[in-house]
Amino acid sequence: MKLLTQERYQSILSIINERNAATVAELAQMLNTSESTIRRDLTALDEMGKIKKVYGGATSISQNSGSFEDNVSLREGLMFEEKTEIARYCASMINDSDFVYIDAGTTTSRLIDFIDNQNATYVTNGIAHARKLIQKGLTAYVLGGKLKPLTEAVVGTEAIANLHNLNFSKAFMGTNGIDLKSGFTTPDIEEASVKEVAIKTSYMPFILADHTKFRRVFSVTFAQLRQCCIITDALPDSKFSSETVIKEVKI
Amino acid sequence: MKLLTQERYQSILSIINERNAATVAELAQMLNTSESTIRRDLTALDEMGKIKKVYGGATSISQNSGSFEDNVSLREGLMFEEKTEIARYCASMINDSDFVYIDAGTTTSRLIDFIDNQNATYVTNGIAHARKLIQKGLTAYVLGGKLKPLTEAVVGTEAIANLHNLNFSKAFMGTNGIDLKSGFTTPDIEEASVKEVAIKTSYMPFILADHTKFRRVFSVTFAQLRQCCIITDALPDSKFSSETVIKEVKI
DNA sequence: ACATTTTTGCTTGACTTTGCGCAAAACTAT
DNA sequence: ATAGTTTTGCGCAAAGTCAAGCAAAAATGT
Repeated sequence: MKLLTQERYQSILSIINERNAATVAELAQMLNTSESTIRRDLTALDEMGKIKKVYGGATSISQNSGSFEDNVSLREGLMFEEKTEIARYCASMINDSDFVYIDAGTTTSRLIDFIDNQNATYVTNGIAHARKLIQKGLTAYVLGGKLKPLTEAVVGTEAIANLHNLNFSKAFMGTNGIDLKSGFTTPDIEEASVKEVAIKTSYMPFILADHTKFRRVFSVTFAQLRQCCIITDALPDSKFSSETVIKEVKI
Repeated sequence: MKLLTQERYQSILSIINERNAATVAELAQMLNTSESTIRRDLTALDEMGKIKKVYGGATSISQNSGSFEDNVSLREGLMFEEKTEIARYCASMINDSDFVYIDAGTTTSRLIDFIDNQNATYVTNGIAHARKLIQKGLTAYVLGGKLKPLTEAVVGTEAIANLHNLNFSKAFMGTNGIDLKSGFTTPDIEEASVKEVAIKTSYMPFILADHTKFRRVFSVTFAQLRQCCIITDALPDSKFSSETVIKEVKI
């Protein structure tokens, strides 16, 4: 069997990407060619930026990055740019000595990436959120209570009891649906209860929502429109602005 | 089989991150190479800031980098097999309808890997522990309160208040030192307070400790010997058995 | 079919990595 | 402290790896 140069490049690439690394000797044997050829190939692929040449062989280009992250973050792909801009804007609103509640959920998770105020205090009911907060060196508290599988959010009566003593200056909440009549809605009744109390105990509650959330209704309402300011990327209907304060973030 | 330098780095990193520490000898044997090479690798990874080199081996960077704990956390890595057996035994003690408290810490983290009883209820003050529990599909609660940086444990008055209403049937606790006179000790006063209350509210509190923990004393005592049963791999001194119930797990 | 260009494989000298021995340094226990 | 053990860093020789040069083989163009 004879391989074209391009085919060999492809083979080398797939081997290295699949296994993350390979030695010159391995590749030479696998592709049934000399080590000199493999070296030349690796040099070429390295110059193309397709792999990283190292002493003894080569590794895939993204060797050291990523690997271990929450399954929560895997779901963050949708509306990534929009959520990022909303998050960036919200983070800029946090001032010294603010007492901030951060709701569990993917949109608010993004928010934490942009927070840099070390002088505020943060409370969350999201396990992943709590970890992110302390890994950024921020003062973080977590609500106690039952853990909901999948979303890794703390819910239940204990969480609500925990919330009752707290008086947040700002709260950043996620939502599944925003509707003129039904208000802010979410499919899970336990999460809704926690959201409801968190909003009531906050001086300034904000809802972080990209434009796809509007005109959607889920089973449980946790707040009416007028109770929260909405931070969004685009408003599909001006009727909403007569009901509450809305900030449109430009992308 | 020949390993690329980068692959060896990756292996070392994953081993150290998984068990928090490893000795030069262990790594040399596991990776089938000489101790000299491992030392050179550890020096390189240390300079890259990926791990922390300590006398005898290396520890993961995220762990208790605080002052006097370095040697202890290396020991924790050293005693990997022993801790695994202790954890396996403890997991087998959990029965249906048990109400179980799991202390934060590396020893108890291992315990969760072996838990399979879906009919018990679990409470923990460790953020990482909480995630592990729900990812195994178990019913899990987390204490609320302030998050301690680095160890990701929930501590403080809120955590203690949360504990007061709970009556655990079993509690699995870690410790840094076990001593005839000073009892069970740990270097952190906030974590000690939480441990103390958790033990008091438990019907059967267990201490998971490999044999290196004996005859060591740290700054804060959180319980006396007679308050807890000890699960260990080897008892260095029979005097301890006159003070409390001790189960020796065979390796 | 023939000359030209490209690719391949091998050799060589330079360079890197590895494993071992040993003296110095670090840790432990008394 | 002091003696004993373990670990460490360094030099060095052996083994492994590399890029460059060169000639044979293969592909290409006329």
